[in-house]
Amino acid sequence: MDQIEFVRDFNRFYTQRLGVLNDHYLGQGRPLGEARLLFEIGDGADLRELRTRLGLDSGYLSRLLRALGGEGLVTVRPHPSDGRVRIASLTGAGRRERADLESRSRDSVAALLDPLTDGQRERLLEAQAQIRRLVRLATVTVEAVPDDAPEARECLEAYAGELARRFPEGYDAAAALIPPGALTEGTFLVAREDGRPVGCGLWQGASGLAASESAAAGAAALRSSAEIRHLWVSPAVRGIGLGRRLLAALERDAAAHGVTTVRLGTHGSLTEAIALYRAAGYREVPSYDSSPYNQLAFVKELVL
Amino acid sequence: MDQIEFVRDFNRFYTQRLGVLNDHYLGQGRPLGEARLLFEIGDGADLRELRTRLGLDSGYLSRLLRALGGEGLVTVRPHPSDGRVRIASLTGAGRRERADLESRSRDSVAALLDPLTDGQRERLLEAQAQIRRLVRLATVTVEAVPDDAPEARECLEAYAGELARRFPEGYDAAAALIPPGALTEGTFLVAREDGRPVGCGLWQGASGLAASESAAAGAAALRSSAEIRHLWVSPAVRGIGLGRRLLAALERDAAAHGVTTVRLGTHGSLTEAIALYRAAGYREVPSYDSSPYNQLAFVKELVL
DNA sequence: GTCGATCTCTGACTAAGGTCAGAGATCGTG
DNA sequence: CACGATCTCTGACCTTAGTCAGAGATCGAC
Repeated sequence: MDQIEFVRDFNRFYTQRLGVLNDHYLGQGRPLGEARLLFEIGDGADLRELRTRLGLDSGYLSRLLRALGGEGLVTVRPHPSDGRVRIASLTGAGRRERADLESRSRDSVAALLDPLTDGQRERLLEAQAQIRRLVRLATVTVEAVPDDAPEARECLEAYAGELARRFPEGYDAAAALIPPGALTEGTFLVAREDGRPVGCGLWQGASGLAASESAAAGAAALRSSAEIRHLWVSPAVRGIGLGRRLLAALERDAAAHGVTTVRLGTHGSLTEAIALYRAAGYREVPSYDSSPYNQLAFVKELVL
Repeated sequence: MDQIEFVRDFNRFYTQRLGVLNDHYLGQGRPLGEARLLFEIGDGADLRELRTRLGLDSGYLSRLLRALGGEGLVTVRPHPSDGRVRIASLTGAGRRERADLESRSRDSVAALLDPLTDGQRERLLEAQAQIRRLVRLATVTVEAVPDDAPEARECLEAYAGELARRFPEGYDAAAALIPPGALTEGTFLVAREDGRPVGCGLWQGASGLAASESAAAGAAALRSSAEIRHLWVSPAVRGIGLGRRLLAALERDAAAHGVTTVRLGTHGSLTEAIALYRAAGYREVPSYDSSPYNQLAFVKELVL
């Protein structure tokens, strides 16, 4: 595939150019590990936290701190209430060194932007923003989990909290959210970025539909109809297209389980969600249940 | 400046994501130095060339080759005509190893692209192409050199060769090109990418103008009028906006030397150049000289 | 106060990546 | 063929970036 070669080539090009810039401006005698540490210490941080944030071995961190301490850039003092924990903080010289690194890094970028016109700079930033959105979207993982998994409940809690803030009438989570363990026929998907849950959604088969409908429908209809619920995307990753990806993943998963028609209800105030459903090929139908939160209803026929 | 912070943030983000991908897929027991060497050897390369291409110390290269040789991936044999030089080439196993690395690298990119829709992939590639163009443009250096400097003549030779191919009537370089050393009032600019000359252009003050004009004009007019000539951009970097940058640099330099009006002539077949001049604020005027190559003429008033 | 858990530090060790000073072979030129 | 230049190789050495196994101090719970 040609696209792959293009992306590889871009990666080589960009890292090489970046490397040249960094070597030129930044590589002024300070090893990378020490430089990262100077940034992360900030205005004081305990070693345990530094270790996890930078992913360092405790021995290695200890040695790095000793080296920086020997140069008079960092001091380490015990935690006031926990004698095991130690806290690192920058001295005046350390802050100056950090500011120096910072300004060298800024200079290298300023030198890059300098020859460009205002319009070219804007286009560069817009292209970078575009790549960021797409690469974030591409590296988010989507995975099925039990509906009572901790990540699932964490997402639903955030989802409910947000709806409670957005709906003028509030949101009654106890009544409207799917209870843990209730999803017997269907799939709960969780989206993760760097391991942290940042979105969710579920489809629920016939057994979870309103009693009147499941009674009216035959066995075939039971298998072929499902409802998508609780589609949520964390504000931290909104705007990168994750809602669309989750929705498509739910549809694929449902279709693989024999579902041919999905429906969903939503609130009139969730305009982005409504736009998403329309763009994804859903058509509006009369509302199918009496929940005050499902003011609008949409249906889509799945094609395998 | 906010833009600088944005770019720094993008660089951190992109290198981090890239690093994760590479570590995951590529870092399978082969150190980076050896992997790069396997790629660069290709179908045989002499050590001197490898050293300069990869920027390695001769001792280090020797050791790397010995390590790869010990694994049966590389053989080294003397150069047929120069006994000092040695040539490295891949064995069958070496070629397999390289293909393996190659395919792992492709896999990592394929995994990145996989979750995206066709439209998203296209937007990603377009944004990468945009960044490449702009970063190349920004990292090209533009610098004044004497008009008889080797790089200057190299550019003019390429320029003349190209015009000779493009003009139906051919191009008489001996008559039309500025002779070495003739540029006494003016500046010759050379654009370089990674040290290689990739573009040029010059402005030439009154003393170089046609005799009739310099005679007619007073001393003030002599200083305030100049001609831009021999603006050329190598095909290798065409389309990134270098012509515009060179033109702007020439105008800035001329203005700094007291020039208030620049004019230039061009050939009717150079449509991109004509478009560039119009976009840069030049207006067409009647042709000012009888050269068969200056069928069209443009003028621009410089504002300081 | 005892005991297991937690946190930091030290010493020993490793791999990767790289530098430097010659030694030895070969080449081109006078 | 002598001599300086060129090319490669070897040995010695270095920094960065880790990993691992305890030792020692401290904490919270019992």
